[in-house]
Amino acid sequence: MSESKDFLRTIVEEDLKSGKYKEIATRFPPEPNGFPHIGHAKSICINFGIADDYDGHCNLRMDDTNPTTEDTQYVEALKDAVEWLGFNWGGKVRYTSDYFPELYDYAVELIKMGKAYVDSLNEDEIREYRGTVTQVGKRSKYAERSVEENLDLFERMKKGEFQEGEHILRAKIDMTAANMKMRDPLLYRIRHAHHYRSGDEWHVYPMYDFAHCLSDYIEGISHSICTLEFENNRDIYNWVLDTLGLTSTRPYQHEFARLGINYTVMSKRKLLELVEGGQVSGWDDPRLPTIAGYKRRGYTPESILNFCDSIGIAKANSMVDVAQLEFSIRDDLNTKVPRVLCVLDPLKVTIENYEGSEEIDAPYYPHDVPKEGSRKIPFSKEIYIERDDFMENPPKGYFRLTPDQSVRLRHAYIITCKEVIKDADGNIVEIKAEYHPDSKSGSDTSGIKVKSAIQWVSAKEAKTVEVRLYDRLFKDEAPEGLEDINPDSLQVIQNALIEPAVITEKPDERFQFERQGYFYADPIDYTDENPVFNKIVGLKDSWGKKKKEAKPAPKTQAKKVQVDGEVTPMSETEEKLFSKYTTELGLNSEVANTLARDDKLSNFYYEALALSVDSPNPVGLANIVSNEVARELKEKSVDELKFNPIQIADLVKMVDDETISSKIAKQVFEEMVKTGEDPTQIVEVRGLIQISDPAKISPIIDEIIAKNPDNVAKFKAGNTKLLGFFVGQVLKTTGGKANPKVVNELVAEKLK
RNA sequence: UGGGGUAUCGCCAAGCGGUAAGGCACUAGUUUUUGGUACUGGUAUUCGGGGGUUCGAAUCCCUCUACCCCAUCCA
Repeated sequence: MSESKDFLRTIVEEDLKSGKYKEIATRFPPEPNGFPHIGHAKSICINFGIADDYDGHCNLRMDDTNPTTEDTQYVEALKDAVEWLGFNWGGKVRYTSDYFPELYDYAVELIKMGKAYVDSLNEDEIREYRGTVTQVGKRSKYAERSVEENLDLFERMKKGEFQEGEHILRAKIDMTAANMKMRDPLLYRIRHAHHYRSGDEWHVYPMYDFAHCLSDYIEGISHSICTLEFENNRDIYNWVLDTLGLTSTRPYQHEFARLGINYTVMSKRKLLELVEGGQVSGWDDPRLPTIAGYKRRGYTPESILNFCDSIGIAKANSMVDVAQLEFSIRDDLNTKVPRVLCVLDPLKVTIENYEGSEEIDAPYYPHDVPKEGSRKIPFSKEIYIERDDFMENPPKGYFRLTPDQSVRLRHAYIITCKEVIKDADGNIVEIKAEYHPDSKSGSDTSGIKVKSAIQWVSAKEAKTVEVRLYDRLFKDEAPEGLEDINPDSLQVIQNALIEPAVITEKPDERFQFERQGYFYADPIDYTDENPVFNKIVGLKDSWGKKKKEAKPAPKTQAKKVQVDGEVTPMSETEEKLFSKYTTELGLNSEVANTLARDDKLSNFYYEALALSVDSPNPVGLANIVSNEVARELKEKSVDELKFNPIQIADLVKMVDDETISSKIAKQVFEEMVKTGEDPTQIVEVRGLIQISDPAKISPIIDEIIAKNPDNVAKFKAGNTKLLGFFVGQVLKTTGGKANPKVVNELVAEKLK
C-alpha cells in the first residue's frame, strides 16, 4: 500500500481503533441489469480491497429488487468479473431477493409504529404532491389512515389483490424536508411481474432505499460504500435503521466519486444502447469499457487492479485519462509476454544475393526481461517487411530502410536497398535488396552501423493471420451519444503475416508484436485454420508522435474570467453595527462585516467586550470571535458551547500581556472547546507560558541549524521559504512555547 | 432557485497552521539490434477568485464563482 491512505481507509481505521466495529464487513452490491464495467472494477477493488486490508470480508450481493429489468445472465457476468479480478466472496452469493420476507416484516413493523402508510394517490399526484426543489411538498390525505387499515391494505397488496399503481407503501417522514429524498419516500410498489429468482411469489417489491440499508444490516455490514449520487439517500438510510431501532452495530454509508474515463461511456443505459444498437458486437466487444470487453481484448486482471490502485479514491468528480489505463497494461505485459515478429502491411523484399535458407535462433524476451525461451525463425531470399518501414523520400530523422540507408532485419542480417519496383500507378510493390553475409545478428563483423532494426517474415514460411486493430470507440473526449462514435474504432487486417512459431508452438496467448504493440489470441474466434489476434494496446511511439506534431492543433485557450457576484446588502441594524465596529472600536471592515452579519457572533462579542472592562482590547477580541468562535458557532448554538465570553476575554488578555503566544492561544482555545476549562488554568496546568528569553531559545536554534545543513545551504542560496521551516522546527521542539516573533528574529540573524 | 457535494500541474491525487508528495502525460539526455523497456534530469513562487486572522495559510474565518447530485412506483 502506498504512503498515504485514501479517505475510506482512514475512516475504517478510525472505526476499528475506536472500537465501533470488531470486524470490517463490506459488500459489492450491483443490480444485475447490465454487464459490469471498469467503474464497477473500481468499486470491487475498493470493497474487496478494504475487506482484505483489514482482515474483514466482503459480500457479493445482487441488489435485485426490480423484477422488470434484472436477469440471470447479468448475475453470471457479475460473478465472472469479480472472480476474474481475483477476489472471492467467501461462501455464497447474496441476493436482496432472499431477504424479501424479512424486509416485508420490517415494513409491517414500520406501519405498526405509525411510521409508514399506504398511499393511494396515482403516479402523477405523487409527483405533484412532492413539490419541487424550491417548493415544499404536501402530504397525501391517505397518510391519515389507521394502522389497522394500513396493515390490511399492505397485506392485500402483497397478496396481489390490487392493480399496479393502485397503492404504494411510503415512509411517513417530512413532506417539507429540504432533502427531496426525505419527502415520504416510497418503500414498496406493486409489481405483478415475474422475478428471475423469486418467481411469482411476490406482488410487492421493496424500493432501493428501503431494501439496501436493511440488507446491509442483515448481513452485518460495517461500511456501506457507494458512489456520490447516493449522498442524498444517506438520510433515509439512517432514518430506516434508526426508526426501526436497529442501532447496535449497524452499517454507515460512505460515498466516493465514480470513475469516468475519457473517450468512452460508462453509463449502463448508453452501454446497453451500443450493444442493442449493434454499434458493437456484444457486451464483450473489445472496444467497450466492460470487464468482459477488457478481458476479451486481452487486458490482464493485474493491469486493471493496478489501474484502480493508481487512480486513487476521492470525492471529486473526475475524468481519468485513458492513457493511464493504457500505461497499466503496457507496464504489466512488458515483463510478461514473448516478443515475436509480425508484419501487418506487407511489402515484399527480395534479397538478390541470398540463396537457400536457414533458421535463426532468436530469444523470445529482450535483454531486460529476465525470462528464458527462444524459437527458430526461418530466413530466405524472399521476405516481407512492414510497408512503412521503407520510404523512398524519407523525412529527416527517419531511421528505417531507404534507398540510401541500410537497416537490420531484427535477429538477422543487415540489408541494403538496391532497387525499388513500382506498378503502373507508381505504387511500390517490391524492393530488391542485398544482404551483408557478415552482419548476422550476434556475430556481426561487418562494421556497418544502422539506425534501427525492423520486423520481417520469411515469405514461404510465414502464416497468414487475422489481426483486429482497436482504437477508441469515441472520437470525442466526453462523448454525448452515437454521433460521437469513432468510425475507425475497428480495423480488421485479414492478411497479416506472422512468424510460424507463434502459431505452431503457441508459446503464450499474449504477445508483443515487436515495434507494434501487445496482442492477444482471441479466446473465441481463434482457430488453427484462422488465427485471430486482438490488439490490446500499442507500444509508445515517439516517432509517430513526432510526425503528428508537425501540424499541431491550434488550441486557443480562452482564459476564464472570474465573475464576482453581488454580496447581499446589510440590513439597517447590521449597517449600524458595522459602522459602530469600524469607527468606534477600530475593527477592520472584514472582521466588522463578519460580526455585524451574524447575531450569535455579535452578541457573543458584546458580552465578552463588556466583561473585559479593566483591559479592553476590542480588536483582539473581535479577531478571535470572528475567526475561532465563529467556527464553533457554525453548527452549534451559544448554549451548546462549553466556553463562555468571560473565558474568551481572559484568553485575549493573556495574549495581550504576552503570557502566551497567539499560537498557544489557539491550542488553549481548542482545549476550551473540548472541556470548557478556564484558559488561565489550562495554561498553568500544562505549563504553556511563553518562552521569550533569547538565551533559552538560542541554543535550540543552533541545534536545529546543526542538524539541517542541507536546508541551511538552500536557505543561504536564496530559498527564503525555509525560514518557516526553521521557525517551525524550533516551535516544535519547544512544544509551541517559544515566542515565534523572537524565534523569527533569531533565526534570521543566525542564518545571515 | 431549496438542499447535499466538490475545486491543489494537461489528467488523477497526497497534504489537516511550519520546505507544494507521488503516478500518468509531456520534455531533454543516457543505455538499447524494439523510435519499446530501464535509468537520470526538467516540468505548480503557488492550491477556483477576492478579502481577513497569524511571526507564518493550500490548510482557520468571511465572501464570491464554477461544476456535480436530488423533484423514477430505477438502483
